[in-house]
Amino acid sequence: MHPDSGVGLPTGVRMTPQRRAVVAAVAGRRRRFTVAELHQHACRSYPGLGLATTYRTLELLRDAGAVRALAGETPAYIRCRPEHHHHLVCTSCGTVQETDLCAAPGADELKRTYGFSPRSHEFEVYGLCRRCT
Amino acid sequence: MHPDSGVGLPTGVRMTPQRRAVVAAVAGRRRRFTVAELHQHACRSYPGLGLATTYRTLELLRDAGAVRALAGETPAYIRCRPEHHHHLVCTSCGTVQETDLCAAPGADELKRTYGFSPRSHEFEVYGLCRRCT
DNA sequence: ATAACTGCAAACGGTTTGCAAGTCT
DNA sequence: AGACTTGCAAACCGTTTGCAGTTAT
Repeated sequence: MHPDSGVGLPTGVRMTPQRRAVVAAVAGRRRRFTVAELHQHACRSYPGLGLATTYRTLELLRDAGAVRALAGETPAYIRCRPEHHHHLVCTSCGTVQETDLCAAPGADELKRTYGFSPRSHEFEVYGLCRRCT
Repeated sequence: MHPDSGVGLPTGVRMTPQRRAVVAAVAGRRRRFTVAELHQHACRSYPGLGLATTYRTLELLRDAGAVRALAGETPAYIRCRPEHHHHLVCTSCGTVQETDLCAAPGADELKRTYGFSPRSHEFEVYGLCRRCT
């Protein structure tokens, strides 16, 4: 069996050294990062990596739920797990913590009060992490 | 007393026909709108209005809390009241409703569980409004 | 063999900015 | 006079795309 098969790559999608470099760079980031930053990091393990390739790989990761765009701010990403969750973003050091806490108004309540049928929501908390407090 | 004084304009900021046109256009929008759309509408009451002026006026309105950028999607705005609130965005017709219902986990809980001190948060619900359901 | 991927450079779309002219106070 | 505002066009920035050449399967 081929080493890269079965790791969840959609069929037709190939693993290349460039993508490995981007994926590794994402895995190493603990904080919010811009595409330019990610590209720089990935270039260390794969010099000459194209910016467009970084964008294209990031798109794959986004589709896979391994990375998420941060709402409301200058374009930035964070790596994360694919399940439903939200983020605690430190405005001082950029650290992002995931949390399951979510008191989203219930579908029934929204329906009753506003006639609104919720499908999804975006939620991010900004503040100071433990170390920056 | 001058008619435009006391309406909340920061000192040094002047009310002009161009700004009036933009403000009126904003007031007329019940849905999410792009800057280009707003500009088109404002141009009806003030032909020749510059796009840059629309952007500059929108910035004032944003600072005043009369308008808010919508998170997570293609750049769009909604007019709204300045107090703390969130939005129910219909993905079908673009209608936006404001709601006081808030999903924010309590500051004490975040502090206790994550050592995180929340300062602000972004929250938007996407789904279908009454008429589109 | 062939479908997928890459780097490059050009194109893009939204937004901002510098500037000279105009306007309000 | 002096501060503020405007329209225009150019500049900007992050992102996407077309393409000819390369590579994984």
